[in-house]
This record gives sequence, structure tokens and C-alpha cells, in this order.
Amino acid sequence: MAIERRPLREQIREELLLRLGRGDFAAGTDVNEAALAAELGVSRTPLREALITLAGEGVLESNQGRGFRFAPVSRKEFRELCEIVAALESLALSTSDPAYLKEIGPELLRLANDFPDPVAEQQVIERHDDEWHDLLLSGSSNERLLDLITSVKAGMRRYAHLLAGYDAPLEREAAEHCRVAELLVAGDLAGATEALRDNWVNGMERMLSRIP
Amino acid sequence: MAIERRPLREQIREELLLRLGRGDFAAGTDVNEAALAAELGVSRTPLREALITLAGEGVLESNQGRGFRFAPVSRKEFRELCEIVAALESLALSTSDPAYLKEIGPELLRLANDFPDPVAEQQVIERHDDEWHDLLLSGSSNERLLDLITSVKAGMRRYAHLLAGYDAPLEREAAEHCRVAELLVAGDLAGATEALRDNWVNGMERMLSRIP
DNA sequence: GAGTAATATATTGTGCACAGAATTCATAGT
DNA sequence: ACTATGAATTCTGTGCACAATATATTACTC
Repeated sequence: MAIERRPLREQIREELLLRLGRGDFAAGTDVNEAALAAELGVSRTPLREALITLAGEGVLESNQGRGFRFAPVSRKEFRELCEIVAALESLALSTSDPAYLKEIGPELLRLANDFPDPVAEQQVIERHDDEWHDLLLSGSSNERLLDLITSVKAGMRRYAHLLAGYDAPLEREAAEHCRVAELLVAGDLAGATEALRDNWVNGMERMLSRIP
Repeated sequence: MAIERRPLREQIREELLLRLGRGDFAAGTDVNEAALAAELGVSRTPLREALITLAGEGVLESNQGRGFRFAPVSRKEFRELCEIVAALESLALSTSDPAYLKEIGPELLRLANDFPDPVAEQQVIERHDDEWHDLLLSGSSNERLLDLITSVKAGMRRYAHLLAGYDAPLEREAAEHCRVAELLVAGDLAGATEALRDNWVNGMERMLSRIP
């Protein structure tokens, strides 16, 4: 058994994000610290530390005396988050080394074409999508930017389960990823950046209808 | 006496950011929780909560078993932060209501021309600059974006005291602010966005030499 | 019966204590 | 003198307890 040698607060944070992605927590509901701590088998102290981290990422809101609650979801906020991530990923891509991007282009193309089956679990699909974006941005030397993107994306997890079982857009998503990869192979960095932004905007529009 | 009715962790966070801006903490040094808590007159619990928040904003780093330390500064990271804020503020400005921007244009112009005396305290200059940027972005309806910008700027506080007493660039900063405001009054939103990005890039270059 | 005051309950915010890890210091051995 | 080993110390990570605040319930008046 590989014993975990990391602060509990980080493990708790990841566990909560996992459950959030599964839709275990309803948006807008209060967090009962004692109950949740007992369920996780930890004390309130590291749990609260994880909650504070998540509040900083926009997953939770905190009110004086009322503790934490899962931030409500809305079309408006989803649009806001997509716009932010689009801008940040565009920045990361446009400041990456073109030579490196050309090099990983084929791999990106392969991953895009190798999109998982629509009947696959939501988790699998998400992981595959994340993998593609991570590879795409792996050439950026702006570490702060990559951290920030990760953080903002954590805030988008709240919307993950709302879009489960939505197969139709998968092909379009794959097609758009291919387009980005092809432009990179062709050495057109500006075009690829534009295509990436379009991917986010289009993906956003596709998903918006599923949000209350 | 106005009794504070907010969580201690938030008050502590602000106090630490204030001291950081004054250069009270050397970059790269460890935080001694017990000592700092005693100095602030609070217990370690809310202090740690504040430290965790600041770590999420990039002000601090945390290592297992070694606690927190003030993140080291570097030209590379300063450049990264400027690029990020430039992109985020550009996004905020470009998605603002043009009519509103035209309306506040004159006020922005007035503020830009009314730049404080170079001999003024660093604090005063910073506050004035922040005020201008806040007003500029006040037309954005993307609340998440505004929060994010605030958070990233908090991470830049570590560089504030390194740039104290640097009068020469003040005029150029003012001139560039004027240019943004004039373009907004003229109704050229795209141009203003571009000018704002230039302001960040130029400001970055101006300051880079002062960083080790 | 509705509205308000008073009480009880539940839950957070903060302080505190202890165990365990990391660092420092001392000591012994080569 | 230098390295290595081990003890002592410092400090973090986590659990726990209490006080303050918010919420729910009851009692009471009109």
C-alpha cells in the first residue's frame, strides 16, 4: 500500500472535486462541516482548510457565521468561466514555442481522432478531454498561467455532471480539436490560437442549453 | 471603535498583504506560524486559514512538513504575472458595454492627468493606479473575471516594494492611461483594449530592470 | 390565528494541545 | 578535521473543545 504523504487538506480537496464531478453535491446547498468530516473520516480542521481552498477557486461561497455552501450554477457564470479559460488557454498557446507545438502536433491529432466512445463513462470522456488540453498547453513556460488555468477549471467541475450523457457534440469537439492540431502541424500558430478560442466558444454554446 | 464583523482569516489576509506591500517580509523566507500569530494577536488557526488562501493566490508556497514560505521573486514570474493580468484586463475591457465606457471616459482621463506627485508615498501612488484600473473595469459584467483579476494582482504585491521610489516612469504611465481613456471617448474599444495591453507590456519592461 | 418575544438547538469561528516530522545540535568514530 | 550517527529541539499537521452566532422551536400576547 502506498501511504499518502501529502497534507490531508489536499487529499480532501481532490476527493470533494471528484464527488462534485459526480454530482454528489447539489449546487446552492450548505456544507455541514461536522457531518462531512465524519463521512470522510477526518477532523474539521483539514476539512475547513480544503473548503477555504475551494472557496478561493470559486467552487464554494462563504458567509460570515453561515459557513460554506456550494456556489449556485447559472448560465451567466458558465459563460463567464468559458470566456476566462478561452482567454487563458489562448494566451498559453500563443506564447508557446512553435517548434515544440509542431512536434507534438501529430500526437494531438491522434488523440483528437481517438475520441472515446460516446457510451463511455462521463469520467473517461472528461479525462480524455483534459489530457488533450494538457498536452496542448504543455509547451507553455508560464507556470503561473498553467496553475491558474487548472484552478479555474476546478471551478468548472460544478457543471460537469450537468452535461453527462450528451453524446452528439462529441464529434464536433473532436473535429475542432483536429483542426487546432492540423493548424499547429502546418505551423500556423495564430490560426491555431483562434481555432482554440472558437472551440471554447462553440463548446460553450453547445452546453449552455443544458444549464438551468 | 468599529468592531470588525468579518472572519479573522480575511482581516489577517489583508494585514499580511499590507505588510507584504511595505516589504516587511523577505521573499523566500519561511513563515513561523506561532511567532506571526503571536505578533498579530490571534491564534494559529485563523492565521493558517489566511496563509492557505494566500498560497492559493501564489503569494506563498507550501511544502509538506515545512509549512509556508513567501514565494521567491524573479523576472520570469513577474513577466508571467504581467502577461496574465494584461490578458485578463483586456478581456474584461473588450467585453464591457461600449456606451458605459464612453460615459466614464472623461473621468478616466481626469484621473490619469491627476497623477499624484512623484514624491508622494508609494502607497498613495499604488492606490491611485488601482483606482484607475478599477474604474476602467467597472463596466464588466463578468464578476468571476473581476475576482480573478483581484486575486492575481494580490500575487503581484510581492513586487510592489521593489519598485518604490521609481519616479521617472510615472509620466509615461499617465500618458498611456490618457491614451486608453481618449480612445474610449472616441468610441474605439478595440484600440483601447490594444492600448491597455501595451500599457501592461511597457510597464512590465520598465519595471523589469529593478528586479533581481 | 398571526405575529412577536424568549428559549433551545445546531453549527460555525477560534483557541488550544498533542503527535509526528523536519531541522539542528551534539557526540562519537575514522 | 571531517563525516556520520543519534539525541534534542523546533515547528507543522491534525484533532478536539469551547464560545459566539445563526437557526429553529416554543411560549405568549393581541
